[in-house]
Amino acid sequence: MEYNFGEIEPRWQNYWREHAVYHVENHSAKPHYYVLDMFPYPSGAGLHVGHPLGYIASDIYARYKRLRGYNVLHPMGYDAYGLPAEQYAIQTGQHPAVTTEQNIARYREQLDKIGFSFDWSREVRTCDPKYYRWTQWTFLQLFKHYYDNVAGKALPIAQLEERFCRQGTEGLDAACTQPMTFTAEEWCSWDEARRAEVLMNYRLAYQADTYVNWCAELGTVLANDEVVNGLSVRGGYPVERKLMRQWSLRITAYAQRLVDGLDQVEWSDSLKEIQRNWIGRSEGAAVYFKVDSGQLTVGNAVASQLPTLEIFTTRPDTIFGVTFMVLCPEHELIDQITTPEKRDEVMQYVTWAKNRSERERQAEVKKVSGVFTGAYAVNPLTEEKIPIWVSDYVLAGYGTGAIMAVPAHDSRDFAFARHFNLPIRQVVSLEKGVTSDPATWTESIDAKTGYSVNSGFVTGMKVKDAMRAVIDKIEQMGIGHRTVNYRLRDAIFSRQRYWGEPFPIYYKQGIPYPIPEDCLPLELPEVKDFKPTATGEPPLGHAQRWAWDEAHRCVVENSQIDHQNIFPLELSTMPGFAGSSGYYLRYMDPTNDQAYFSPQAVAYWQNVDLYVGGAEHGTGHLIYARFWNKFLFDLGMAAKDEPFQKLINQGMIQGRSNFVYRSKQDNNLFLSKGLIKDMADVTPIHVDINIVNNDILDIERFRAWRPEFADARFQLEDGRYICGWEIEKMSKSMFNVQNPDDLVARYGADTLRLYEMFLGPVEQAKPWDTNGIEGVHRFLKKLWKLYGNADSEVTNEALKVLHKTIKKITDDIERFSFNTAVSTFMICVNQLTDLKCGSRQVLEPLTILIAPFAPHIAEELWHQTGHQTTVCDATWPQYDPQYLVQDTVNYPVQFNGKMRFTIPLPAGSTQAEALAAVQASPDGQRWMEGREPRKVIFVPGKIINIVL
RNA sequence: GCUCUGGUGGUGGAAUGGUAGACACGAGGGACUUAAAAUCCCUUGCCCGCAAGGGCGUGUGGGUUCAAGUCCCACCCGGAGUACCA
Repeated sequence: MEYNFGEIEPRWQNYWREHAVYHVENHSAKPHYYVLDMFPYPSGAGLHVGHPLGYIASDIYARYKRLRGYNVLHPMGYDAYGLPAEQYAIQTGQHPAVTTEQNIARYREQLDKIGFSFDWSREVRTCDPKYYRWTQWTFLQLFKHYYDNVAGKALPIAQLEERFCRQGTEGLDAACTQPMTFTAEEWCSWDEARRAEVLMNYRLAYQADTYVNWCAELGTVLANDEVVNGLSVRGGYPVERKLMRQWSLRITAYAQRLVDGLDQVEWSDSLKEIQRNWIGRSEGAAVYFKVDSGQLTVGNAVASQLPTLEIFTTRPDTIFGVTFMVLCPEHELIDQITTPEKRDEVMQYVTWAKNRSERERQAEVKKVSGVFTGAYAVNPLTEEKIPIWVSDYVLAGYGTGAIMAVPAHDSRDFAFARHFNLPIRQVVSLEKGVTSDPATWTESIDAKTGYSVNSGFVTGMKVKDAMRAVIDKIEQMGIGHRTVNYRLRDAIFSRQRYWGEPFPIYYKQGIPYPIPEDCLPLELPEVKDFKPTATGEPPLGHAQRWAWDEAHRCVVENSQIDHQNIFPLELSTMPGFAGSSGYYLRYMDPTNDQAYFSPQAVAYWQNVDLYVGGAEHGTGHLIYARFWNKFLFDLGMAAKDEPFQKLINQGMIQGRSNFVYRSKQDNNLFLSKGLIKDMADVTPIHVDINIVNNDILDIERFRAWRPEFADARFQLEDGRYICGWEIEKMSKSMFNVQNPDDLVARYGADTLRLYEMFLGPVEQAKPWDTNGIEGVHRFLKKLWKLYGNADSEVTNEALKVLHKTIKKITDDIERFSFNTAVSTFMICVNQLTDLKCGSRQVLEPLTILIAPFAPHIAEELWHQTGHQTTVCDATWPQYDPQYLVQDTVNYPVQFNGKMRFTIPLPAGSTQAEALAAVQASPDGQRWMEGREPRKVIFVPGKIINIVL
């Protein structure tokens, strides 16, 4: 009987569906294991061959765990809100819900063909009101909590109000936008609006005027991770800085826990590093510099109200080398301290700097610009007067937006000083006491090593010690303190878009109020136009029915808005990461309509044991989800502080493009690759990889491919046209996109699964190339043939092959080395074929071993060998060590570390026996040439090395 | 610039410090066939040699070791992340 995958695969896919083989319960006597894939955004292009790579790897592991006796949760769903569907809607008028539905149907069809063990009864879609109800609910909890640094966790905002009422801000240490100080009396005297404003300063989901990444083309604000090089990740449109009132999530409150948590999870070092860099923790000191009163005349400030400048530095040891100060153009003190004669110049600069686009600013990083304010600060340790400048190389969002400039030991300060002819003073030397004239330098000495010089009481100290000594001193003097800064910014949470979760917020006299939790979900309204409104409001501004009736607790027509009982609702929607931040928890209990998920469900599943997905989510989803989870953990809902215990990054699948070469002399002539003498004579043209096989062009299909090639002529080699190739991104425009369905139709899902794994290590980026798929397909045919042999008495050789395979496959799966596992199967089947093995005692365990990799053929063979139940419920075989012991070992023999020949020796040989055998052998005598060994290294079972 | 990765045959890749190139593709040769497909067998890192055999070989240069693709130092090249973060 032939291996007929086209018949076998749909048959067992139906069987699995009908028998709900992949349905998982939230209780079991078995141990639990949770395997999760990053759910896809269902794009219009459908799945390409890169998507299933991770899904196949996780599916193998999930099936393996099940065979090892675990109750395995392995769900799938869709990240269904997003920009592409909405952009498409703007262009075509097609409602995003419709295209999303179609795309999901297509994805599902493609996924089903590959034979995954997903429990589809747990499917979630982020755009489904039953799901986003809980996204909105979580947002409300964030709104209703603040982060208490003393408790080290989120606490209800009501507790904060109580505290304010009792003692004001006395003793409070909480994450906030602006530090505030007030008394209980003040708090109690304030009206509701004022109090709401103050509380907003502390809420974990808060509204503030912030500089945002505004993308005019997309008509929305973007998060930092959605912008690269001043362009939007989606679409590549310019992004500018704009001050807007926006919702943000106070993720910075969790910065330290996000850093610390990385030590507890099993992620790749590189991904942990990406997150650490993104969070950007740096230790240093905050130091206050007084502004010098002598330079300020009446009209600027009264002497007694002279401000102090707070700066942040990671190099307090260099404080004796400060020769100027720099403020960012947004700094609030600029106006106060600028002297009258400098005012025009400074204001001109500030206006110019503020209006530059982010892209311009980044493109001209090396161009130095700035202006002197006319004011001076006083160095608190030297009493020296130092000029205060304004420059856009100091960023508003980091530290305090002001720095002490040490040009000798900071490359940016150095460039600035050189440009404006400011003094440079060396205060650190690499060799103790050895200094040189900074005027001769071409660059600053930035290293955090060496010794202090010209630095008062720290002169001669090592840099590390000097840092400590200076901080101690300034703390003593009360002019500064040790502190930590993070590069991480709060996550801007509003998007001026339609296709996202609506905020459950309405506005009473401009103050945001939450919709009652039991009124959720607040469903996305219908609009007639997906573009912004004529007045520049987000698309929800088009909705007719988008007002909140406070008394009746429901959404009503906008026309009824009276600001007494009926109020306008928020017009922004939430960003893509809202829905994807907690989806893994919802899978645990996806149909619960009373809660996000039940305490029992989370108590059972805990967190994700294995998460598989792309490293490109390192600074987006994987940070937001950890934050979201930590917040829910603080609320007592999530069971673990970290959501994803182990994480595997599947490498990107690159495209492998094929080229034909058109002669420059003759526009209709194509030269086979080997016939080209000089690449300058030809033009390489991308050709669809689907009409190329093993780099050989299908000439007829090429002629039919495009009208201009209809009567193309070819210069062939050996009667064939050989194409060139190159590794590029997989993209439609390069005609190198491979669709998994085509391969499933041609070779079957099991072949596709095995081949994707065989390609190389899961974590490594690699080009997609179907050239090797035949080999994997041949392997499955050979496996199939093996079961055609009649059952026979088992031989010792066959058992050895089997047990060796069991051990290797088990080890390989445990270390996610699926490519070597496939090789092991090939070796096993080759050997059993040579042995003509038909023994069911060997073939049955083999069926189970291969079931996670090639579930369809395994299920078929399992039933052919007489089983009535699914192979998914079989028991993973154990290897028996007795079959692994060898009686003779072929020892490699080295002389002076160079391998010369091998010699068979009994397994238990001692060093003396091995040496004697070598000396007695002709090969040994030839290499020894009668010399005596000076030293012999004998590694039992491995090697013998004779040093002469 | 900084951080992280990786560099092994014609190709994808394998190798707890212990026989470098497993497994597969491709290529070459052969068997079966009227022929093709399918299947099977042999060869296949490079160089010298009829062979036996030998020399060289994991980006480059050093080092540690009885022994290095693997560990250490320096450098070169590719990929990814990040980018005035004080």
